[in-house]
Amino acid sequence: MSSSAAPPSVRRVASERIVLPDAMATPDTRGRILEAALGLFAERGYAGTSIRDIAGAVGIQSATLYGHFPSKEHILAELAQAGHEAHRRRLADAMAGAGADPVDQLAALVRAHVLFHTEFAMLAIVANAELEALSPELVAGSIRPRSETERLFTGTIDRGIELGRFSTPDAWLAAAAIGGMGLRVASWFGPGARMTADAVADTYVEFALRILGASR
Amino acid sequence: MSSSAAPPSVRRVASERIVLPDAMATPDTRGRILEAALGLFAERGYAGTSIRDIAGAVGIQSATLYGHFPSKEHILAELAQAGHEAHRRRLADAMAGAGADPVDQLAALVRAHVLFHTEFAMLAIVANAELEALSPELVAGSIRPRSETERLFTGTIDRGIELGRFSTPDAWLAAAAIGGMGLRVASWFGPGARMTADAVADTYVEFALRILGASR
Amino acid sequence: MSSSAAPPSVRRVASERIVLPDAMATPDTRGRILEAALGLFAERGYAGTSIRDIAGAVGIQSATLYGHFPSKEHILAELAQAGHEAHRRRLADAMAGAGADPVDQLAALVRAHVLFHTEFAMLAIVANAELEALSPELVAGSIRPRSETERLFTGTIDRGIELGRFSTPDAWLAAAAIGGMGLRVASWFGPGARMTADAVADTYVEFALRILGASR
Amino acid sequence: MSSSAAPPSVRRVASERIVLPDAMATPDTRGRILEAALGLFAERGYAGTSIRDIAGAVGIQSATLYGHFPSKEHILAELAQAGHEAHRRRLADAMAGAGADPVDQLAALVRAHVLFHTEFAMLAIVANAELEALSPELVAGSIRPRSETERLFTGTIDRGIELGRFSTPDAWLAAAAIGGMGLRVASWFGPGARMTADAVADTYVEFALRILGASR
DNA sequence: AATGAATGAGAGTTCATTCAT
DNA sequence: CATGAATGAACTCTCATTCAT
Repeated sequence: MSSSAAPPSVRRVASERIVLPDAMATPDTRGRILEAALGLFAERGYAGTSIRDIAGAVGIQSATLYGHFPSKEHILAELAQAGHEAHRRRLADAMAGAGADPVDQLAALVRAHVLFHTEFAMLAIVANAELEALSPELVAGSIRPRSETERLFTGTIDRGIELGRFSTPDAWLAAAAIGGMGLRVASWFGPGARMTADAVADTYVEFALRILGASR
Repeated sequence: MSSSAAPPSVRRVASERIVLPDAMATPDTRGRILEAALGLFAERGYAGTSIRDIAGAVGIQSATLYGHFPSKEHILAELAQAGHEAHRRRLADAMAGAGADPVDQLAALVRAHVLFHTEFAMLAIVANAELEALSPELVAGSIRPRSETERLFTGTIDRGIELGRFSTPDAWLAAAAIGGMGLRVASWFGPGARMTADAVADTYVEFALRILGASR
Repeated sequence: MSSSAAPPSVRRVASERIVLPDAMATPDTRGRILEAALGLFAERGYAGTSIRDIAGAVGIQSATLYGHFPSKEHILAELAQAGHEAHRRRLADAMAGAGADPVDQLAALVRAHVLFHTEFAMLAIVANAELEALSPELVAGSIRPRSETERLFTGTIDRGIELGRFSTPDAWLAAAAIGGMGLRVASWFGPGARMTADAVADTYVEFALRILGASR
Repeated sequence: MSSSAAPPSVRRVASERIVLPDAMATPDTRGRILEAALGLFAERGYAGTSIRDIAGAVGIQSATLYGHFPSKEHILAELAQAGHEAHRRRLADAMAGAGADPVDQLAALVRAHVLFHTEFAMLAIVANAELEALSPELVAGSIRPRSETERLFTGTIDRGIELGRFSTPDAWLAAAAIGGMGLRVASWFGPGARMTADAVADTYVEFALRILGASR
């Protein structure tokens, strides 16, 4: 079903760099399994990747995988949770360093959001597109940080509106739009992009502030 | 690999309506296969759906499928092409009825773009998320209309900039952002949404015009 | 784990004839699967027999098995149920043709019991030794006829005692002893036996009546 | 294949006590391996038990097993041989203390036979039901004591017939029946039994003497 | 147009066993 | 003595697909 070697003519992710959060990026077998799985899941999807594909990419037997993870699903769960957790932490750190002005905060959030999706493009794709393959128990670890991340966005926008710094037809829709446009960056940003990640982030911050009618 | 009956805790698409373009939505077996496949591909992904799953949803034997389609891949190819083609046509029709002003044109495009993603949510998800599973020959039919759709957006934006109606840091990025936020609507818009598709479309038009700094 | 070709030095069953109840002994693929499975389960046990062993003995691919049975366990369940059901029917028929005297009835039961274990030695071994491998749902079909068979024995013995025809220290133990000695016949009766099945049956009837202290 | 945790609805052995012959029941790792293996083999069978199941029950790694036994098969071989050897010794000791009368000797043999199957139920099940899993070299250690045990029974019966103390249609069949009914005790005797092991033994002695038409 | 039976390949997972530490 | 990591083979079962009917 999977495993076909022919290069797909349409890619799910333009980036070619497999980037794991620091804590996971260990040089031991476990880390190499996560790395290989991330690259394959991002390229072919979870269901389209076999346990033997992963093992082959690592250079081990498929049975060896089971000494490190109890199932294929657990590998995905760990990647997805790490992705959502790293995303959450990035945004939380950005907020923490942004002062009290909702405009500054929102700008910092969008910047962090976009940069995360350029830097961890594969992780973002996998964490978002493959969650439905996880059982309720295993998906919980991803849902938690994801919900908190959403609250960071909506909370900041709500506060900005209360303080009269934002003016937008619908706060929730604005959050959805800003989130959605940033998420999409993970699909197309890659080595062929004509601009740096920083430039993309700066521009998306401008877009977001315009969507929110920010008064500066 | 697929076939699990337990309700997934995270859905790929909030909509529960399986909607095919009119031309495909025939009551014969062929149409019912496409309908069933669309629902399953949207829910579990192409690789996560078996030919038996589709046949089971239609109420036929899997062998019967091969009297209507030469392969599983051809079913996806037909759905993807129809999705991209219907999308292109919607945008082209919107343009055609929008007069000569790039602001009006862009508004019409965004409106049509968003409405398409609310109305054909499953088709949009499948056509966008599963393209990489298609071989180069079969993906071509989807690439063509998709490219034309992109040109509608970028062409209109470029013209608006030339005419001084738009003011935006980066035309391509603006198109990517507007496209991305609209695409994402297909994931969350559904029966639980607190607003009508029209209201979403109106608001996203406003967002898009803000992103473009449209002078009205 | 299984599949080793070396002939075991100790056999679970001396008989070399694979005998299915008439209703199952069809010449189609389904019947041939049951026949092959019976022979292998009797020889190597259920857990010691692989699905490929069975398929190989039939001369088909292992995948083909799944067109006829939903799982390996279902094959065992069908064999076990058929074994217990055939056993029950043999004893019930014997009772029906035995008149009203508990002595005659018990003699008929033991005769049928022993003859069943000589004729269907493999089925008896499998139905008795491998029941614990079946899940609660699948084992139910075997438990039912087995319980009824037990009642035939204990009921007849109890009635014989009431009527003063039997005299035995413990009715339940007598039933267990008579059942156990007959069951064991399936293990050793085979082509090398120095006596006919009929002769064994006659002798075991005599043993049983002695155990019961039958007054003749 | 094994390892399922759901309680089986049909048990191979009613007893819940794992009892090893004194010489094997050491508190060191080797003894604990034998103990765990006995319990698992009795419950799920040899082929249905994995080396990891045994290690898990002991609380060690499966690799550690290989410091004590050269293979899984050797564990079974040791248990089986110990079972047959203990059985043989019990019967031999019984004979030694029984005087010269074949009736007394046979009674002592049956008593010992039954008591062994109540006391060492698991060992008896394993030693009898799993012999066919052993290679010719490893099975030899079990065959030897088993043959001698058989000779104790048949020799005593033959002598009793010669001396006119027994009167039975077929000596060999009588031995098979007596052996078979005792063997079966290991399957059903357990904590739920409504009688003591002694009572069972006494009754089975009576049954055996009746089968043999013993003149007392 | 539809089917039931069959297939070869491959899915995820477990097997008994080895070995360096 | 015990382990954690690794292995190659085998496990049950599902895959997309074919074909005669």
